Amino acid sequence: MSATTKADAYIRLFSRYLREQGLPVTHQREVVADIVFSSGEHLSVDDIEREVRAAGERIGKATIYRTLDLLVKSNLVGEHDFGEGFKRYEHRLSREPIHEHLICLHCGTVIEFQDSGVHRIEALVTAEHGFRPTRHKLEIYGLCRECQLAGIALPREGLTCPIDSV
Amino acid sequence: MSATTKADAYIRLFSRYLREQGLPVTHQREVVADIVFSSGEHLSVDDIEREVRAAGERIGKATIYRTLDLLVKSNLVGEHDFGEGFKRYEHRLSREPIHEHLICLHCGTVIEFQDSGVHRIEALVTAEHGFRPTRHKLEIYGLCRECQLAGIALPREGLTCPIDSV
DNA sequence: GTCCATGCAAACCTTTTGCACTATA
DNA sequence: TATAGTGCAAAAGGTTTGCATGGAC
Repeated sequence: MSATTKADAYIRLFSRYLREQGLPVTHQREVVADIVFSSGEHLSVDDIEREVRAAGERIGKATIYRTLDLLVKSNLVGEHDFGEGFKRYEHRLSREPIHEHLICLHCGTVIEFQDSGVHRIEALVTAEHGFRPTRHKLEIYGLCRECQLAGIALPREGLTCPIDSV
Repeated sequence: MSATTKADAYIRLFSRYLREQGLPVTHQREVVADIVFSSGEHLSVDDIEREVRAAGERIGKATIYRTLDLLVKSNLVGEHDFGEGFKRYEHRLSREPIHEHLICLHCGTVIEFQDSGVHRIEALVTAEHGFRPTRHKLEIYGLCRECQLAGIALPREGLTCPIDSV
């Protein structure tokens, strides 16, 4: 359980949220929050469980899930689904709170990037469809530089250009 | 089991794909393909199962899953996960094969829209990160016009503006 | 002291798999 | 006739829930 001053500040923020909601601040919640806030990665529940054990703590999986729910509700943590069959969590306390993801289909690396283009698109759909956006998800899947250099090629399957062949 | 000429053509396309792969064209595969190609919706496996029964057919759930795998592999059908805990499928045979989704957080309606902005973003990340995109997913969650007019408001939870409050 | 959280195990839900049987080519 | 598909049920895997116990306030 690392304890940078930054992570500490975020844990205090989470504690404040819990108190605001009238919920107890428990040791388990602090441990899970510390792990998530101290990491720059997109953590799976398994990752978190492993770090809990590495820190010499014993916290049930259900408690981890329940704490993650609270962290997500508090808006301090974001939940992601990169199509792996399980979810990943990352804290939102970087200087770039809103960012998009590049996901390498070969090695699974996740690269974060920022682009204001989505805001333009959001403004557009508001105008065109009367839709009021609250959040969005932009994920670009492909091959990262390293995998390209390693000569990896993604298999092409299926019919190509189905429309033309009708 | 509807049978517009359009859906028929698509089923033939799927049959061609199966033959190309040396796989048998079975009745079950044709029925599932017909349902997916005849629908303009984003169908869940449950939806498909229901339509199978409505058509007087009896097809096991496993076969539906296995056929959907083939449809996705053929590139004729797209798989989506809107965070509901299960997947949805839609055929890719509209005149706008690549499109993004607006998902209403209240009523669940899915609106499709097109925007070339993502291509600009993809070109950008290729230049900046050496990433080679193959596909992307842009989903914007919020309130559709109807729900706004109905006076629906999404609850604001969590700490607001966490960064400033550190 | 009250209320909520925790831990464990069981339940849940979607999706996948094993296997005996059937249908395609 | 050989090969692959189908249906059923069981398994798998991530996530949720019920309940008795323990901890926060």
